[in-house]
Amino acid sequence: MTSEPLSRARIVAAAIDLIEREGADAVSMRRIAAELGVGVMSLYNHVPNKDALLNGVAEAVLSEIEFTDDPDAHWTDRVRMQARAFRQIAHDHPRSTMLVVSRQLHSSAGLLPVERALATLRSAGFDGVHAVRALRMFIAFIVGSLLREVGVTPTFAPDHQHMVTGVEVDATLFPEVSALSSLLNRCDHEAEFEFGVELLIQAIAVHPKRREGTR
Amino acid sequence: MTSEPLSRARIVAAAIDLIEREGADAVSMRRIAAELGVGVMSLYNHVPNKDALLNGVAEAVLSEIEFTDDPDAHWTDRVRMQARAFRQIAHDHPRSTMLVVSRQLHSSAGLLPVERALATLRSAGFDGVHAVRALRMFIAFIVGSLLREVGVTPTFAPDHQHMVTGVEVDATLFPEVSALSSLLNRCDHEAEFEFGVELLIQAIAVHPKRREGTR
DNA sequence: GGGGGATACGTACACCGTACGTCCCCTCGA
DNA sequence: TCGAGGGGACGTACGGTGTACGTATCCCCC
Repeated sequence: MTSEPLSRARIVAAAIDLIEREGADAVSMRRIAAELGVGVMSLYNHVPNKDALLNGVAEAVLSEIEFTDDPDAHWTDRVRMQARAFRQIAHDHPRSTMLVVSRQLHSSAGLLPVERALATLRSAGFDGVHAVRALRMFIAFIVGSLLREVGVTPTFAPDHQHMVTGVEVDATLFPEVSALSSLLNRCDHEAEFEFGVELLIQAIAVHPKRREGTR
Repeated sequence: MTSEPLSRARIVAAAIDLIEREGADAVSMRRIAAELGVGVMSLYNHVPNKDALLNGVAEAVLSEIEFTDDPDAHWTDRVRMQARAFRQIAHDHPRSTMLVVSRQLHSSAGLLPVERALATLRSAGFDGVHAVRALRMFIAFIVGSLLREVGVTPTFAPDHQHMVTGVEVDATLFPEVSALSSLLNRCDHEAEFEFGVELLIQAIAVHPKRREGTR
């Protein structure tokens, strides 16, 4: 009747589906089991515990992003492409993004993007120290950007809710926030992201590549 | 006997203490009540629900950081100072950092740093659009950096646990990760942060300040 | 045919957030 | 001085959570 024979992959898929439909808080073993039309404890035949299941979710989402890396392209284009591939996560699985970002993945799914990024940077002439530094810089920026995009972190409007209802929270205490509130309210995530990536690429390209740390 | 008369502030303080001692997962209304030597439901006389309590925690931690802003200093120094002030959160309250970063605070505690940053950037000659852009860039970087520092996000070792036990996860699949594993394993958070801040300041200082977006 | 391993599932336990009702004490008006 | 009223402390209870454990069923291989 239920056709498919229940598997880790099906469980993870159901979890992702549930998260995207109702948010991460809606995820419970009972709920997932119900979603699959299955007893709660049956899940534990395929997944050791909830934590591992969530790791599976993060891994699956991360594996889904498509890196179309062209080794012959200029390194700046390759970096751009890799950064954009990451942003796809926020687009394809907004409510799972927090999970992907906050779980340490030591599997190949987690290591592959790192490997690619390092290879790209090395091929651009960065030595190990500078390649790792640049990688960390990009990751920090990307993580922060994605969290803003999916609404974990604020865009810094003086309260979106209040704006709609017309309440002005500002007063004379926050003149700048008040004056720029129309700019703070809107946020073109793609434009912001592209701006940041460009800024970082340019800044890093200019940097001396083999000298010791600047600080 | 128990002296102090129980208040929102005392509850929030107990929550922060508990989080820093045992992690965010250890926080429960029952646990906090026990910590204060008080009945569980007594908490609800001072806090509407757990969510609001966690907002209170985020707000309290955020309010604790000290901005020593010198309006006469060069704007680059002011930006540096403000960025470092944020990093203090990760230092003073590592296990609460995720909470601070992930909760939308529409109170003055949340708006004050934004106001300061915008004022600084405006005084440096940035127009509204560029000031907001720069602010968002910095916030994304800082959020990403703090999450790495407190261990939410990985530093990208090929598994710290495995390194200790001597298991080499690499193989020929991840040559770069493998070759740079000693660099990836270590992470001087302060140095990385300072490097990033410097890079961003320099990149932004060079940028045209009144032209439209570059993209 | 029979034994054994993988799978499905029910029950049970400890814990969670919190709605509700009760009790006590402190304060204020008469 | 007394009575009423209100606010804080707290116990109980309900519906939810993750998962340990025991059991029943199926299929495959000897």
